[in-house]
Amino acid sequence: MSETQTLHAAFAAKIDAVLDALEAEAVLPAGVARGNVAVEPPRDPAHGDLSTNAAMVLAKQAKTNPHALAEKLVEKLSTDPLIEAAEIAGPGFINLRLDDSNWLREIEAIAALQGDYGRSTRGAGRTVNVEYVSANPTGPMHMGHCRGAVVGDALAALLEYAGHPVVREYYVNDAGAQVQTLARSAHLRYREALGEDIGEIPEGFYPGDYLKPIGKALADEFGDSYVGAPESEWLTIFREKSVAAMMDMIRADLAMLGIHHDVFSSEAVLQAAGKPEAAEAWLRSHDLVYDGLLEAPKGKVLEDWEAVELPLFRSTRFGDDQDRPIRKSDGNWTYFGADLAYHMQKAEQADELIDIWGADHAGTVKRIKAAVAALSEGQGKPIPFDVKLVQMVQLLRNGEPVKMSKRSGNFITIADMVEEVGKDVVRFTMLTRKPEAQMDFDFAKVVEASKDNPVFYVQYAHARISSTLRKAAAEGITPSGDHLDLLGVDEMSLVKQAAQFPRQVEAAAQAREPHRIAFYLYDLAAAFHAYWNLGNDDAEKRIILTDNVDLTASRLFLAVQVAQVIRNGLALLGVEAVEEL
RNA sequence: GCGCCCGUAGCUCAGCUGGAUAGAGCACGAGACUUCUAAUCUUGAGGCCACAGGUUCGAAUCCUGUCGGGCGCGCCA
Repeated sequence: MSETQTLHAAFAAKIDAVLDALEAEAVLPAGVARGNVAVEPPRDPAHGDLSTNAAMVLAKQAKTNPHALAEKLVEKLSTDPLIEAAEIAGPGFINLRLDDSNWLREIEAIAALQGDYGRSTRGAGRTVNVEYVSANPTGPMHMGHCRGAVVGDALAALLEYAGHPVVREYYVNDAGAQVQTLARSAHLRYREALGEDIGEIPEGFYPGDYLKPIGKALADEFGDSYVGAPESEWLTIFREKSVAAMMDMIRADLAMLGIHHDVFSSEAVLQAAGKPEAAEAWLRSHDLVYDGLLEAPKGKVLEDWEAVELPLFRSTRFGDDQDRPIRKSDGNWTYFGADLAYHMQKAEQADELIDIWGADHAGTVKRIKAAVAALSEGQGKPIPFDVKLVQMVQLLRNGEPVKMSKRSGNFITIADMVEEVGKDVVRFTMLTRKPEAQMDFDFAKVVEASKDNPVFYVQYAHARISSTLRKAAAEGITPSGDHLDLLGVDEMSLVKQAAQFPRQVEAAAQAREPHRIAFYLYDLAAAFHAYWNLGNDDAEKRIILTDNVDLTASRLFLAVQVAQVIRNGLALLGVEAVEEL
């Protein structure tokens, strides 16, 4: 067994073994379906450390009632020396209270594994490709990209920690009309850099000042040779140069958030390699692409609608409202046509795919899922594919919406945000809400130093531990695990909270919900703050007792492990733990 | 009109894929600093889990419908 088997998993295995035994005794039918058997900590700690619904779920199959079956289970579980008590409760729950030795060993496990405590092999080496951000390379990263970027990055880290090789990927849309507009806008700035008065930036061009340095660089490189030249001579080169510059800028913005991708896939390269043609050919050979008339969009009245014959993908076969064109009437690929080929390419290199999209792209989920489902059939293996939609963030300042106008490029960039409130605040705040719910981000509130602000609350717990260790060191006491048996019931409840971490990681990874880690850390911090304050009422419960070195060393040892778990959790969120506030 | 997401305490939100008496924070009431950081803790009050049906031992959670809010809906990206 791997060294990271969790306490929780170990007891789940014990219960499984008992069910095996009951099968052997024909109390349960052979091969009984156990899919719904759950082993988890009860909500109410008074009910014990672990609880299972096995008797309730299996009673019908065993042709008996839950209580009778529970008695058989309890009988066997009670003989385990690591189980202090097994009791039947409520409609047939079995509550287990674990022997304290389990928890003491868990403290030692944290100490031994350190940064790897909570890491698991559950992912079984299955490679997951996580595509996130993928903002168009036409300007700096702004707020609209931020949440998806943070959620995608935390999810990638979480999956990695749970045993998946992870590819962090960014799809660069460098082949469409928008990057042509970028090139033309850069050409304006190029002429400006050469001294021409270009006046107001016309409609249909990107107005932002961020293109000025690009214009300057182009002027430095090419002189005035493209000033009066026809577009055909400079469009491609200007496009490539400005996209490259935009991507440098985007990478720098992402780096401010601590985000780094492994792979940047270019749409232009994908097309040059003929990937969309290959996808089309395969789909046509399976009757999944046909030439047909594109229907007018439903529910909208369009006077100028003209049905045109186009190559259409049969996404209706997979639940979409209508079949979707993969090429435009000028023969070029639609965004969808190229994206389809792109997903095919990703699927060749990974076992599972996850896309993180903004909620404004929700309308295209069905067609891309349809496409991957179709490709799945072609590959002869299912390609698990998940699109996570990240809802909008509303920016506020003291409760007032922050105004943004796209015109004149006056929007809040990620760089602005990070400079104002800091990377850790941005990341943690974005992860304290489930991604599919809308959220407000109030610049004033997120920097508040109070328990209303989870970032500080968790950081404060870590800082308090650091400060305690400094104080103890000054008293000449260092943490030691030699006398952990001196620890009492208050310490046990803190350990129990810390020991939930591996299970939380697994559950969060399985559900693809990194925000669960943030909420868990808040709870762990609360448990520590509560433990700390016991010393306010009872001086004997203070961590540092200069007249009891062994107990103090043991409490410090525990505190060190709690800090370790906080660090491990924060690391998954990409937030740094601090030594002091 | 259609699709997707959301609706839980006065406010902001959790709720571990169907479990036991639905939980936190803010705000409100009452308490705890000669201290290892009171940036914290303890405690009280506060609920038709939007509404109506259904599924089953059991529903905030799953299904159907209604209402309310958000996002989206051309060969754009």
